[in-house]
Amino acid sequence: MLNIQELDSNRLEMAASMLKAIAHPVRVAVLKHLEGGKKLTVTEIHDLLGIEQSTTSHHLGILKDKGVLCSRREGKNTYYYLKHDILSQIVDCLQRCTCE
Amino acid sequence: MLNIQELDSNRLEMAASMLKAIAHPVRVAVLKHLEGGKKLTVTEIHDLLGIEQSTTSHHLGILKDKGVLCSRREGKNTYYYLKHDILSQIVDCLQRCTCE
DNA sequence: CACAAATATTCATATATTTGCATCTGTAAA
DNA sequence: TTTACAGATGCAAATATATGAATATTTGTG
Repeated sequence: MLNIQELDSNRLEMAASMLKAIAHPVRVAVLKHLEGGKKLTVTEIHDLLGIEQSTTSHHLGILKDKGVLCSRREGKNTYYYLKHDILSQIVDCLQRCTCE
Repeated sequence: MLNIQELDSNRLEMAASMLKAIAHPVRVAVLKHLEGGKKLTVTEIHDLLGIEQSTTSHHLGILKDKGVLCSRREGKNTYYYLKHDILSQIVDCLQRCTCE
């Protein structure tokens, strides 16, 4: 049985966990590339960012697992895209704050 | 739209580093308590969140170091407050996204 | 089926983070 | 100046995260 404090703490955990998923330079870059509803495959991201295929897949898995991205397989490719387009505002907001 | 500057690796590092500072349940909770320009002392936060004094101080130090909070000493107390009030929108945005 | 392409997973290593005790510094009051 | 309060810091153990090589899985093609 959950009380109010436990619910609050669950929501804090959820928010922090989503933020932690985004809080990595590679994953911020992924988000920026997916702004505006764009869908990209693992290979496209791996080429765009110049990182290993398996590293790319790990990062995308983290973002998907924490509810930041969704994926859809189409043939041999898996397209990744933002689950909530609003999330890209977070990055923009941060970049405004780090611009001074 | 994407441009090269927005994807610059220094900017990515900065944005990720600020996000990483926030991406912890305790620190999300701190941000929520400081919404709207409120200023709280280390002891007040330590009491509000029910965590150790030194742990509280460590977390506040991380937030200050990464440019999320500012602090001002007044006598024996040190007041912490948001550097950019807009940052509390990040937490609200996330909580909207984790509400489904 | 055999093969290649795209992606995911396993595993090991390196690195970073979290926590709190003990302690140190700074400040105010007696 | 002695004492107590408020906060910061050094340290160490536990835990978590990042990376990439090797390998496995899934899917399309011939």
